[in-house]
Amino acid sequence: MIKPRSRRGGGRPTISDVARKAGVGAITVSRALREPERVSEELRRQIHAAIDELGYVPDPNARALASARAEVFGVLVPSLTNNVFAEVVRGIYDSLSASPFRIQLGNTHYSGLEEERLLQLFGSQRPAALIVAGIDQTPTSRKLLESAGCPVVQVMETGPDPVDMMVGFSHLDGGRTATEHLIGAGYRRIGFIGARMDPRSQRRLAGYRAAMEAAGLFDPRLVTTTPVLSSVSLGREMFRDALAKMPTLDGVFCNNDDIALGVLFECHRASIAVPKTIGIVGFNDLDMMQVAFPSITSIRTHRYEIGRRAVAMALAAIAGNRPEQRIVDLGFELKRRESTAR
Amino acid sequence: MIKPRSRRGGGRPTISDVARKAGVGAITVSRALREPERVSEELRRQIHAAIDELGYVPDPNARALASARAEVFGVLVPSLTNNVFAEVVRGIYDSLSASPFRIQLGNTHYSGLEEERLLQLFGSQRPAALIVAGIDQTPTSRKLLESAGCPVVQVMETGPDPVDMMVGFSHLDGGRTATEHLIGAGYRRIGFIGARMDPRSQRRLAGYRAAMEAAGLFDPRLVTTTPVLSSVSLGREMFRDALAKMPTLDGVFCNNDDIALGVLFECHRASIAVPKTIGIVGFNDLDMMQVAFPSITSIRTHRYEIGRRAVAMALAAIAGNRPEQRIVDLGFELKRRESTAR
DNA sequence: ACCAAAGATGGTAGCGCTACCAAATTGGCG
DNA sequence: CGCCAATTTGGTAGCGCTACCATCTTTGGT
Repeated sequence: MIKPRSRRGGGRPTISDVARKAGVGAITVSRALREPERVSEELRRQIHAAIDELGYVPDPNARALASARAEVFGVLVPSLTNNVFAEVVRGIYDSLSASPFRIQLGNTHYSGLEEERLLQLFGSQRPAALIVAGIDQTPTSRKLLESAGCPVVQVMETGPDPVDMMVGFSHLDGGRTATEHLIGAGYRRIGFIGARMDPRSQRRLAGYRAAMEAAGLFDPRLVTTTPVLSSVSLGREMFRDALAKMPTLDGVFCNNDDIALGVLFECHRASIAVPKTIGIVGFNDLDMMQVAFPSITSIRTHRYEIGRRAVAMALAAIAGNRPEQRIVDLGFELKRRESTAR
Repeated sequence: MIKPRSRRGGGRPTISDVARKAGVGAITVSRALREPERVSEELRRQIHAAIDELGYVPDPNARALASARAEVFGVLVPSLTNNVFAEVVRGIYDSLSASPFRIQLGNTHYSGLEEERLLQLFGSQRPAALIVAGIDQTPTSRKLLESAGCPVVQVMETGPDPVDMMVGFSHLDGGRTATEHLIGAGYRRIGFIGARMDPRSQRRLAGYRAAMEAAGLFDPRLVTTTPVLSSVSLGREMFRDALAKMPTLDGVFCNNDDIALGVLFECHRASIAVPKTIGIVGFNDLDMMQVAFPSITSIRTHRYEIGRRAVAMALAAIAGNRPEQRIVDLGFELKRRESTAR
């Protein structure tokens, strides 16, 4: 005798329950949900009535197993607390909230190994798309991405060799623009202060260096970096170090806004006039930059928009019309403020 | 003739491939992975060798379908960019990264309706546990949580009536402590400035009010609130409003640190002496509070630890030993700094 | 009126895994 | 030395859904 296993799922209604109640085949219910246009209006109404009555919610696991494709976007970022990535992620969530896609978020902690592990893990779920931060994947990660069998969007940066698609901007140009602005404002002994020197920060530094060298101002002693995670207090400390090393400093381009804020506070504390004695430029243009006193010049980046755009491109690719422009440069904007208005 | 469907999964090895290669039954492979102690060491070695050689990764969807339980933690927070929740989430991720559990993160945007929708969605995945921010779920959400059939941890706050478990602290006590500190420091016309008045902020306000009334200092005109999302620039604006409304203000307790920072910057801009003319207290004690000039007194909360603790409790409950202490109060700490050192 | 093409619906057979039970093996003890 | 319990392994039958194909209409052209 065949005894059906007592409903493991705790009695939640299944697609067959709906089918029975609506007087149709299970497959028709499935179709009514996924390709409504292929089912007559009449049946569609009956089916939806049955769904409402039973409170049926499709099981995403069964769906993924049967269709060999999960309605999941895998998203990999190096940090959850860094405001910049938080905004990218927010853009992704907002763009996906009305879609059937779920999000699988991974935190790589800026580690290539961790990225490989998570990519491996995410791959086992057969995601509908992958969004990863950065363009400096390890060879293993890159291979994993290439063989993922789904659209891949690399975000935050642009570069010459996308795995599939890219949305971001040039950090090198950003660093150069920031530095050229300081030079143009009359600053000469301009330092670079950078925490958490990930590849993006490295490229900002390269931009700084290019601008300084072009102006004949570069001096390696002007550069202060650390691999430590960025924070406002770290910005303060690093600025003190930089000043100790190079007392004639008259400007700083900071890796990011947290560092810039730390520098500003230290200037207040040490009674160093901003922008008169020292000019400060940040990166990302967080809300607080325009409120600070004096307000801080920064490179505005379009984080939220990057998230939205990445999803839009992935969605288009899933729908079959891969955007012809595979690399999207959203640029940046120099926000001139009091901290460099000499 | 039965023609096996061409491997939908794109040829990834399955558990049977591993079993064949290791010369054992599929079920033994399954066991070797989930309950290794029930499999002889001999076979375990062979199986793992086969797994490594084939590069086998279990399909979580198939696993979830067969076992009616997904290795997923559902996590619901009201905001992804608010640093406070970002830290809770980070604590959760860090605690879970070495476990087989994945995380399904949902953003409710402070909306009860959105919370219900996400809970419904998450429920359909049969998560191993649910972690939700706050204790003010709608009746529908509450019912959804109670019938989730898995451990549930409400985080960020404590309260009398947990769905299952709770980790947090008393926002009312926090608000009271902050306000009493200002009163103790000699401030009298102490304002409350609060953005994004979610239930937690409401309770901080209640604590403020209790302290002010106890000292005979309460005046409704001292309270300035808005439902708008909190930001540093908003803090600045609200402080200006508060000052316009009540020019004799000599202190402010801010809803959170962003607001407090906005207040500080406006004081700089308007040449209002801190702490002499105005005392400032924030809430959460973000890193920048101790770096600010003057440094800002704040209520330090243990966000990261809340995330870790919530996971620990859920994990214990899953393992069958539900912690006897179902409500964990992690408290807070008043950090006295220059902004109230009159 | 007839037939091909297009549209709507259903049946069957898995997707990859694990719950449940059965069978085989081992060991301890009277 | 046999018997029962404990331990180790395997077989079978689904979990809830969808891909694939078959079947049954309907439509329109000649």
